[in-house]
Amino acid sequence: MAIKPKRTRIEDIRRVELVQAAYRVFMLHGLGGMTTARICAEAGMSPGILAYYFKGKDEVLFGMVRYSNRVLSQDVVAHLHQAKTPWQRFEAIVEGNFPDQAFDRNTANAWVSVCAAAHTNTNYAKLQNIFYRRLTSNLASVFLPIISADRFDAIALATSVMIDGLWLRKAAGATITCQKSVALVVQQIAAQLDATELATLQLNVKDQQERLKSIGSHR
Amino acid sequence: MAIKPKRTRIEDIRRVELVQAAYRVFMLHGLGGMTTARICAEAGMSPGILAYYFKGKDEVLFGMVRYSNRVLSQDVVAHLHQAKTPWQRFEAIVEGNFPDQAFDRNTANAWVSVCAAAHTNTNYAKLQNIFYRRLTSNLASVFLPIISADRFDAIALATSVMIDGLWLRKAAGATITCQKSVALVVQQIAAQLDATELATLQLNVKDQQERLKSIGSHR
DNA sequence: TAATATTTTGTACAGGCATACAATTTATTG
DNA sequence: CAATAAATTGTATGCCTGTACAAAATATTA
Repeated sequence: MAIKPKRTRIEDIRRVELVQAAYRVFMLHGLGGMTTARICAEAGMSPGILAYYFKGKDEVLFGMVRYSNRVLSQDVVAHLHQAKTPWQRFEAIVEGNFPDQAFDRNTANAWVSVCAAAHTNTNYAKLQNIFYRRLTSNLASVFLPIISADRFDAIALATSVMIDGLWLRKAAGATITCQKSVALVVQQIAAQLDATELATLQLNVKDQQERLKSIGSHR
Repeated sequence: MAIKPKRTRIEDIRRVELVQAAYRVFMLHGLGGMTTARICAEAGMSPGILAYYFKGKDEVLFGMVRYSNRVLSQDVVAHLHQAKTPWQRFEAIVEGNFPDQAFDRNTANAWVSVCAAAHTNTNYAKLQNIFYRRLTSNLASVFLPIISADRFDAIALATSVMIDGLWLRKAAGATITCQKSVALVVQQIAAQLDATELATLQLNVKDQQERLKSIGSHR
């Protein structure tokens, strides 16, 4: 046999366990406080086990980011499936980038830390590109059919920039809910389109007014 | 005499030199690679000198962030002084947050690193609050006279969030110029206001159309 | 110049880190 | 039940870090 017939599965299990433990440590202690010893302790294993299943710490980190990225993208498609109109698809994309369970300060800080580390670590930069490309691709499916490429570029950039900015503020400790974040982005983009465009996308005016309420009056 | 009559100035000089050296190391090696030894070497001094002028590494870091923050705020007031109309004041505020000389990937990465570190370091969090408060205060001087507090909150949040997001994208390696960044923010906020409001702020329509060109068509 | 204060140096120390690895335990197979 | 392979442990090692500090060099003062 050229390939091993029944590959041991414990290896895959341990890898996932360690990656998830790394994720938890990351959330708790940040990128700087994430040591191999802590990761292994969090996973309930011996400190040396990491070297057995991974080539090094970087490999765990990379696995971790890929893991949480996949979770996020799954959330987006889950939202997308429930959308009926184009505008609901847009809202679903935005909502998918502010998951209720995950939009907290620790997660935000983790994400920002990765952005910071992307400067020196090529793997992170790659993952970021994948992330932005997917977001742009999703947005294109909504907007490109009805507006020019130039205006789409502006809208896509504005959307992604606001998403990033809101996560950054969350990391800085700002008290922003995901509802408010979604409302801000959606309302902001809606203002960029004229009445006929909004009609084409089948924007529900009532829903929109509902959203507006959740942005202001937070002082 | 209760107070020393002529305090030695060399102390202040060395402090500034070390802070600036720290800044350069920060730009070059990131927050993680910024060691005391490197800072001293960059300043052309002995590795032990840091402990003589500062209580510890954190004090240097804090001084560094305060230093670069002051530079940024000076840029804003410089722009503000040249503004004649309210809308030009708004543009000046935004422009001040994207200084031509400083809007590069390294600086962006430094700023993002600080945001990430603010999670564990209280000093950084304080500096961030000061930064956001000043931005909001500047924006208030433009918008609060003509719109409701609720709408102002939304506009201020959108503005600051876009600024942060653009810096984050810059840190991620995106090829965005400061012109384009300013154009995006200004155009985005302009779309939030109706014609009479824009007239009150004395928006020059021609300038605005000029800006629009620099946003799109970057593929 | 002599004496004193200030500034700078180089090194040494203690602690945390990632990683490597021999020893031990646990599972698998003939 | 051996005997062999796989999985896990605990520890040791070497590197890098921030910081402390005594010694040396330089400046200041009397």
